[in-house]
Amino acid sequence: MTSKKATIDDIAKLANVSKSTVSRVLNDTTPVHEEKRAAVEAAMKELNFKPNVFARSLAGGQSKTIGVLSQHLGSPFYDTISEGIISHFTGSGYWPMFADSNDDLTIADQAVENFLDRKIDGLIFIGAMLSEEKIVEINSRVPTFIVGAKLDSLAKQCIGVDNELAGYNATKHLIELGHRWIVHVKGIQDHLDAIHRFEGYRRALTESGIPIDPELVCEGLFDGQSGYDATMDLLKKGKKFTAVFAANDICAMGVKLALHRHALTVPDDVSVIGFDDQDEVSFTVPPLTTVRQPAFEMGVAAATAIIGMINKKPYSLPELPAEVTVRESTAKAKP
Amino acid sequence: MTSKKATIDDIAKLANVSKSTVSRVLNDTTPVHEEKRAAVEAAMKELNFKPNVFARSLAGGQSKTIGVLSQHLGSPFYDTISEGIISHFTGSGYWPMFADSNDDLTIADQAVENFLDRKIDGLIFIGAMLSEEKIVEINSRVPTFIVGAKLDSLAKQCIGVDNELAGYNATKHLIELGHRWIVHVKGIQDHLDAIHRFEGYRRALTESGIPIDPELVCEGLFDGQSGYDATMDLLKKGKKFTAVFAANDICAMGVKLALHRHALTVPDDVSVIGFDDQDEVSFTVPPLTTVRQPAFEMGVAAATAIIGMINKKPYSLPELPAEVTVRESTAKAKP
DNA sequence: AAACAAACTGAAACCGGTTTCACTTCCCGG
DNA sequence: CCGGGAAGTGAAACCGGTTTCAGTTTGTTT
Repeated sequence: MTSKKATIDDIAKLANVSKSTVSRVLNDTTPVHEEKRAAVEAAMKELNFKPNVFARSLAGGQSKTIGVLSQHLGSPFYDTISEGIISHFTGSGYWPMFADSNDDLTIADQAVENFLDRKIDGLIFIGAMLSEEKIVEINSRVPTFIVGAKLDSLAKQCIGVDNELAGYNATKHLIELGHRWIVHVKGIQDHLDAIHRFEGYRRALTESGIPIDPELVCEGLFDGQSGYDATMDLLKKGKKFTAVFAANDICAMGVKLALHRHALTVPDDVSVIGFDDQDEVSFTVPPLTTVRQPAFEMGVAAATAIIGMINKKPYSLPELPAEVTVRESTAKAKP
Repeated sequence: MTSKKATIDDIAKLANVSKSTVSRVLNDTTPVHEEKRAAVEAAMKELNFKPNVFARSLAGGQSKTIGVLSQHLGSPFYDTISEGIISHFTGSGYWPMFADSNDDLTIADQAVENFLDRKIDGLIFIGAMLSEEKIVEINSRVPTFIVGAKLDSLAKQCIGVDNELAGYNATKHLIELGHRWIVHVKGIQDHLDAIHRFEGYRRALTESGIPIDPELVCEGLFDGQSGYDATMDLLKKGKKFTAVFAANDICAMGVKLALHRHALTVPDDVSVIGFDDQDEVSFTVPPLTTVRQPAFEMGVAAATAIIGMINKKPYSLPELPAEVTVRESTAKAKP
């Protein structure tokens, strides 16, 4: 039975102070006498007062809105990050506003401008699609946080796994099982994560004294089809390999299907490891060994951090390691 | 080099009219002399004027914001709908604001209140988690559209596939292949989609004169684990069946894994059909036969419709059939 | 005890639009 | 040629907050 929305004037009248004072207790900008503060707070409670976001923002205050620019909604990994972000904002007073750049630079630029027009209090990038300088510049205009990527110049405002190390561990897992002919199906060419995972692959092989065979390194696009095509190609050429490290899970599924087409069994004939640990892969046949990224937790951490930045409170970033989750798609290499 | 944001006063000055007139051409509320209208439009172009959303909304105009309440972000089906929505709003002047009820009624209620506080111009539900009366009531306060569900009382404001028919077709597909012992793993108990798919299953069997065996109807939760558990149960009991209709794709994957555990082959021993056609399933081993829902298109249609509703312009809803996509997880029943 | 900084406070201007109101023109039928 | 409704317009009030400005109290310093 909320007759009408209470305004700051209603509160002022009820608490017997001026609206200026109400505004002060609302924003904690200037000391207010304890007695009046209490009266105001009581009045706010009684009338169930919620300040009008628009009036507030118009007058120069916070908009309580956070822009979230996802590199590509529809990717399960990024989506899970979004879920983490949303879950943390729920009930925090802040609201996320999403945009999807769909891997397109122009759209990303435009989305940022739109966000700025809407006076967002903070901006979260899911994946860093813009150049580092550009992001630094944006950060000078509005508090910015990046999740799912690491920028050197904004190290305290990023959270993401160490993809090089994760790629290294994934490859190492295969090497320890005795594999020497290990394929890597890469992710999208210029994608930083893809590059780092590949570097990890190279380091693991090199450290173990296994030469890198360029023919075993395939181009890919982080999707099922490219994993499928790359594997089919290799198989048709009769190229020898006993294990595959795919740049992400869906790509690994493509790899597995291609192997199946050639009557090869996973993991008896060929071991396959993916990356991300999206929900579905624990139910593939056989369940996929993969590198788990704590996506949800990353989202929560990002949301926590941006609120900290906005209010100039200290915040801490958790350590979020990417761990190899061993299931049934990898096994000892046959002697 | 946009020195500062242009305001309506700047436009008024430049066009040599009052700000009232500028507002009029902006909103097309009152006739304005052609000459002045042109002058105003020229001035707006010259100064690259974009009205301040907050001032506008505060003064009672549109907020150009659409609330989108998803029943469960993180579900690939709903996510694809979101993508469709976002893609259509991009560049339309409207902006979507997302919330995730996470299948929780209280959160959903709260999210709606928050949306209303933020003066959204329209509201889109992805999946109908609230009761029909509740949604009708909300619709009386703000234009509302539902995607992924059908409400009788708001038929022109819903888009979604006919789940009963889709469930019927899925089951029919199995029957036509000669199957008579067909399992159905249901979705979440009170979920309308789940109920309708089950009804379709029943109708198909009944029409074909196949009695419904309650033991072949399993409870499920739209997830992989419940598909897995249900199948394991059946197998342990030694219950005879040659085909499974799972309420969605991930559930079907759980079913397949359980069959694999018992050394049963899909589709030679058991046929499996899923629902949704999420991206991954065309790369499972073997690729999954499923019912395709045109999720992206549904999102686009919803976004189009809500803008039409807000501006009281007529809009039309496309016909979006759910089609059985036959791949390799279903085959003729052995005689 | 005088002097001055810090704590508190309310009135009023301001943010950038929309809308009401009052008023002037213009056009048309009778 | 007159009356009346429609077209067209600007001034000013209003939306609900924040912030500046100008004081008034109070508490410390010398």
